[in-house]
Amino acid sequence: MARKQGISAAETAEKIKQRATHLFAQHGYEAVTMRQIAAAVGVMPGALYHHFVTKQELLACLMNEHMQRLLTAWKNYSEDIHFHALRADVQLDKFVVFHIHYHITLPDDVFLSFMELRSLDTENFQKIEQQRKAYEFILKTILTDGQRSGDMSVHDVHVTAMAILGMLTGLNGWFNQSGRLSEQEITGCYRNLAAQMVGLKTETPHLLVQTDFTHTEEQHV
Amino acid sequence: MARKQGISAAETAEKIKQRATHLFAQHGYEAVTMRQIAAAVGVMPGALYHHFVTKQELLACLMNEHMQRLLTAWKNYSEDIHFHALRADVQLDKFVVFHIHYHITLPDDVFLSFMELRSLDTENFQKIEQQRKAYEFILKTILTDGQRSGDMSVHDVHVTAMAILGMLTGLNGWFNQSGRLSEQEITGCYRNLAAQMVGLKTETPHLLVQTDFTHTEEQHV
DNA sequence: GCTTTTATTGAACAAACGTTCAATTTATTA
DNA sequence: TAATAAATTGAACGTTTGTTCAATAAAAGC
Repeated sequence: MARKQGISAAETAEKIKQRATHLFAQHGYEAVTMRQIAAAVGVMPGALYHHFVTKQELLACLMNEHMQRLLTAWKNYSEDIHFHALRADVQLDKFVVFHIHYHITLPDDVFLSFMELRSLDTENFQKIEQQRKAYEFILKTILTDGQRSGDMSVHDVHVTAMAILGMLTGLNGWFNQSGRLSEQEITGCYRNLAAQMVGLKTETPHLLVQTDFTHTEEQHV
Repeated sequence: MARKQGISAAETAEKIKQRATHLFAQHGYEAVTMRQIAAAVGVMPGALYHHFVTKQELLACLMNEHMQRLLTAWKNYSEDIHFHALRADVQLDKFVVFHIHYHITLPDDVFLSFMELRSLDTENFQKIEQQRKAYEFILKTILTDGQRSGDMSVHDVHVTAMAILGMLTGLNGWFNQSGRLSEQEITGCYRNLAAQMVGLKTETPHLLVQTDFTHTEEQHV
């Protein structure tokens, strides 16, 4: 037995990335062996090295591609909604909706990129860290604008940005697709929370407001 | 060479816990070897097994003791301040101050217990998870009380609790003792943010207000 | 002071690790 | 159709892993 029928290198590489992402997210980078990944893909361990030079390079690839996708997704979304023409308070709301939806859609990728930064060697870490900072910068810019225009009450941009991102990213730790609350309901809660954190009034809860990104329905407590 | 001079088992065990906590927090449970821990303690690898049956039991011990300490610290603190006699909005404020101070004081323990839940086997996981739930329950009770009394505006107790805890716990990811902001300043920011999240007015910022809480002793202003 | 207990060493164990590579089969090119 | 390139196997490599244990030295008990 050697080369398999009807399967290209691109297909196998993609499958490796999928399964490795899931396994790394579930058990951690160090706890997962190349043999486990190979078994999940359905190949012998040696075959993995035709697609990735080392285990470390595989991890770096996964995290890099995730950050690229995230930043590209934001670029496309923000262009679609004419982000830069919006008021800061609306910008924040859009950012929250985007963030939650993206993170709920790709939980494994998000969890991996959040948890395994320390498993990267120096060179790879710096690259990912740079991309992470770029994402943080989006939120910080929104908060700075809101602060300057007086629309928001932001005492410290950095702390507030970290607080909001912490709140949002923590969602991945407990959200369950089959849980009590739907993505829409939770998104509604978080939109209100984020707005209140920067001193915006939310007398009409955002729970009932529609957006381009999700479609929410009226919900009673 | 065999037994060392002037060193008791309790001392060595304590040193093992200290160094293991730091190493596990820094590199992750799976990435740290028993030989690394032994080297950090200053003993041969075999000596570790006189104090802990397995590597897994060592991890479980660290996480269990941390949760015990956390819950005990809260018990003592809440009794000292007559927590149950306070209004819900003040209770929340006290909880935030306690949480941040405790988590900044013991960053390695906190980080470990947050990150390595997945490295525990089923039995150990359930025990730690139970303790974690007990801690969450403190915050949820505060929010439920505030909701009932009408002092707070809480749409969903569970989501709000998770959001606040996510915000607070995320702090450990970026806080730096030698950074731009002091613990006091950051605590002030987070107290305001938490209050605003539940619809409390913070016209007089908590930023410069001192509290009577410290981990080991009590101060009265 | 003699005996027992306690804590540690140092060497060893089998198992599992990431990784390599010649052989082999399929796909592509000429 | 023949020659070349690409993808995978299966076995093996040297390390490193968590863990064990008889030997041994210090401490504690009598």
